[in-house]
Amino acid sequence: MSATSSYHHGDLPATLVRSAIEMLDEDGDVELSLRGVARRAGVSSAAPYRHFPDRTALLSAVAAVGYQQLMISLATEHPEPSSADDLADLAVAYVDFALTRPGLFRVMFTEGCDRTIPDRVAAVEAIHAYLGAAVTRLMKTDAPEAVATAMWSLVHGLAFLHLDGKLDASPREAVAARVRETVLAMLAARVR
Amino acid sequence: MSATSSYHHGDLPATLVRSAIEMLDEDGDVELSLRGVARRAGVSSAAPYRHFPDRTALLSAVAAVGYQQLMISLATEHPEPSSADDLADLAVAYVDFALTRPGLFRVMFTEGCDRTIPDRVAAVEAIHAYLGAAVTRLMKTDAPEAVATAMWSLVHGLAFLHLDGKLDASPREAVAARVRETVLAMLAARVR
DNA sequence: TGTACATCAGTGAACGCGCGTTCACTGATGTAC
DNA sequence: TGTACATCAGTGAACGCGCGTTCACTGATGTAC
Repeated sequence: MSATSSYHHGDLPATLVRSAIEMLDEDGDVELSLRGVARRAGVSSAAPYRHFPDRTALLSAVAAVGYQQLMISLATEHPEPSSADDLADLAVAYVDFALTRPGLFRVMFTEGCDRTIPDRVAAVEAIHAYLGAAVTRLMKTDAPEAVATAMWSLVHGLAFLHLDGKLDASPREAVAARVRETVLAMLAARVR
Repeated sequence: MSATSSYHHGDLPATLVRSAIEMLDEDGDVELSLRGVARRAGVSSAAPYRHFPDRTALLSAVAAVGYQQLMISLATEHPEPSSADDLADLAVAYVDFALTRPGLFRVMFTEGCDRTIPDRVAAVEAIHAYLGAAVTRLMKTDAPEAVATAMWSLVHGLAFLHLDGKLDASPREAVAARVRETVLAMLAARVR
């Protein structure tokens, strides 16, 4: 475990994941390559194969950490959201996460990862459940599950539309204001 | 213009775009390459450069066609949506487009394309305006713009969450039912 | 406590690949006279 | 109508690149006796 032991690394898997996330956070548009991550971690390009069967497996590990961090961002904002304003805050936090860490967000949500990995499924369910609880606490509906899905889709759509430049995405506070306005308007709207 | 003239092609730009879309529709997960598209079009890999300055430009042209086709899908469904059910139909059409043509949908909506291309901006505005008109016709709100954005985000989020396997995506009719339910539940829900 | 040995976690060189792009070229087309 | 020539739209070979992955290897570690 001494600093001199460059051979047995200590915890290469964690180091690789951390390096990958640093790279994503420094340049939101990189296409992560195994070789690049290994380089960043200061290790040969074959080394990761001791711990991950292939590139996809590493990306999945990265995504898993991303989900944790997203959940932390949301739950820190409002452990128990209980008003329309709280819900709007949550939406802002979600979109902010996406715009602040676009690389990580894309790895978490875009193709190329095995859908059957239990960690990922659990993470996704955690998000859904968290929103579900908020909706149950907060809204009058006889389909709380469906409304939770709708709320998630709403914030997720806002995140991606901003990320992909379909809605104007600058500056950051303007986006926050717009997200808040959008969510509150949706909550207040009525079918004629 | 005769079939024998393999040299002067007739309309290579259009052929390239068509080939690209065919490839996307056949395998939703391809990463389109200039070379691949040229190969498919039966032309050397340098030929596209007569018409597109680089790969991105070709992708932009593909995206532009995609937007047109999406708008057609929506407008064909309901030129003037005028009830909650109509709106739900629209949502189903949007998600269906995404799931039926995932490759094209991703090219349209994912990074890598210049946001300043007028065609793209116009296409995006067309979608927004179409939804805006529907919302104005159909909902009681003092922020119709915001509600239109919310509706778009909602369907867009549904599309991507299904596409990326965060919501169960099979079979197709089940997805349609779920989308319909989600949208209607959102429209019916009230803040407590 | 010391030694032999199995195992683990790295190295670094090499593989084959497909890519975007450039370049000098040539065949086809259309226009001026 | 026929010819010379400029221009246009292709070709095909080559460039350099970074990638994922494999392989035979070796240095470090820990365990059995």
